[in-house]
Amino acid sequence: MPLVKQMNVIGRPKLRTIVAERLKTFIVKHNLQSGDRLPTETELAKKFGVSRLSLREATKSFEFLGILESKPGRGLTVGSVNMERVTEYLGFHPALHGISLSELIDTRVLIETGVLAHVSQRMKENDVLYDKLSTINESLRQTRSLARWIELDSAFHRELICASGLSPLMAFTDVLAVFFKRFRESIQKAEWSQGIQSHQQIIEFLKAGRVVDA
Amino acid sequence: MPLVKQMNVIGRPKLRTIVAERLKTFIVKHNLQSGDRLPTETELAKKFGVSRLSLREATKSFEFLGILESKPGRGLTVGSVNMERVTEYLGFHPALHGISLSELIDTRVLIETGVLAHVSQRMKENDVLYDKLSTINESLRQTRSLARWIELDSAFHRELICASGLSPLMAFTDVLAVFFKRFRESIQKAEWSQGIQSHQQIIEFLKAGRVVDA
DNA sequence: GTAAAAAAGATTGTCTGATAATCTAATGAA
DNA sequence: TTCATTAGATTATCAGACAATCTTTTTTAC
Repeated sequence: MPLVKQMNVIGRPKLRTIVAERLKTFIVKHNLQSGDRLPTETELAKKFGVSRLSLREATKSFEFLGILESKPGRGLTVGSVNMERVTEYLGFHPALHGISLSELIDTRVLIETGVLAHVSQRMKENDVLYDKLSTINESLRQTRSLARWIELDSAFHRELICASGLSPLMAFTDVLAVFFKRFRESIQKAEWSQGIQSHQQIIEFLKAGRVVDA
Repeated sequence: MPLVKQMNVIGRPKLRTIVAERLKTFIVKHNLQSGDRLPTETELAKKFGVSRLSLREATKSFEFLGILESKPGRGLTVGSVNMERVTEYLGFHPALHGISLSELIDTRVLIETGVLAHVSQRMKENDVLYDKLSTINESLRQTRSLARWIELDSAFHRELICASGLSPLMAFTDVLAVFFKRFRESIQKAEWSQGIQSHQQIIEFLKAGRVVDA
């Protein structure tokens, strides 16, 4: 009869949590970059004082996010985060299902409107930006497949953000793109031409430097 | 001498990847909501035809994102995604380290500028928003600790975005906040009062409905 | 009879050890 | 040298076991 059974009111942190934290500081301390190699699982487990299994629970979580990569025979390497991958799994979560289409559109408009000033600025110094956007829009005009259209439209918006040079927004756009996927199928064909026209208009305004109009 | 050793040119997908995919569809198919319970690890493993270990590699990854929760004696339940948690681990990644402070600031200004119109709109219908922001800014004025200041400043920006009603931006702001943390320590005290003043100015303009000035 | 305490059962947490699959590097042959 | 082969290292996956923890049931005390 265990009178005073060992209890844990606070809730002892799981080993994998501790390991994840230590892994994080390890990468930061050693200033590891994408492609750099880490010690083997066995070595890391020994270093952290846990079993190989517990270590793996942490590394596998990191791998899921793209922070790490692992291959048999090679070992662990630092990866590069794949936002699309992450959001694919975050996006399906019930808690994030409630976002309305209008909210998404408002958000995108907000961002792209703000971005235009930056893009215009950079276009003055670099004609390639204009060509890139035009090329994509031309492809959009010619395509007949809905799937292809969606793909190209995403590329257009992505390129627009990219042209602004604000890299944090890039990651965010990828997230938005995932949410938009859920709604894209319901878009009417009628909106196609309209979309293309407004794209072209934006481009021309940008070239002319008339930010406000765009 | 293995003449024709079994090989895998394409690269067989890892079991955990397959399991993750099947877990995802399982949750969607059954329309599970936050708090709902899943079968036990053993049952799921059997269902998917893998060992308990392989199943755990998938569930632990989900748990890391907050999609699932697990407790001994209770089992697996659907959780609620914690964006802050995710970004804490995404944010430290080397690939995202190279972002400059000016880029971050530009991004934040861009977003908050765009947000103001929405906030102004909603303020007309709801006075509470004004009070909330004012309260935070008042606390900011009185605080002397740098750590506390950073915390409150984050709260202010967060509340501002929240007031816009655009939930996708909320998640993004959390990401930005993580990046800003790296720079906050270097902020001079001189900028304190300036920050508070501009905050107050923004609030007043919003109350007056003069979006352009803000 | 009710409420608290204790026990029993179920479930995840963690460890150990072993084998298969895969990649890298050393070795040897043409 | 250059290519094929072999050997070594490392992750991938499995099985079984026990501990820790939570839930439910049973027992006990009043």
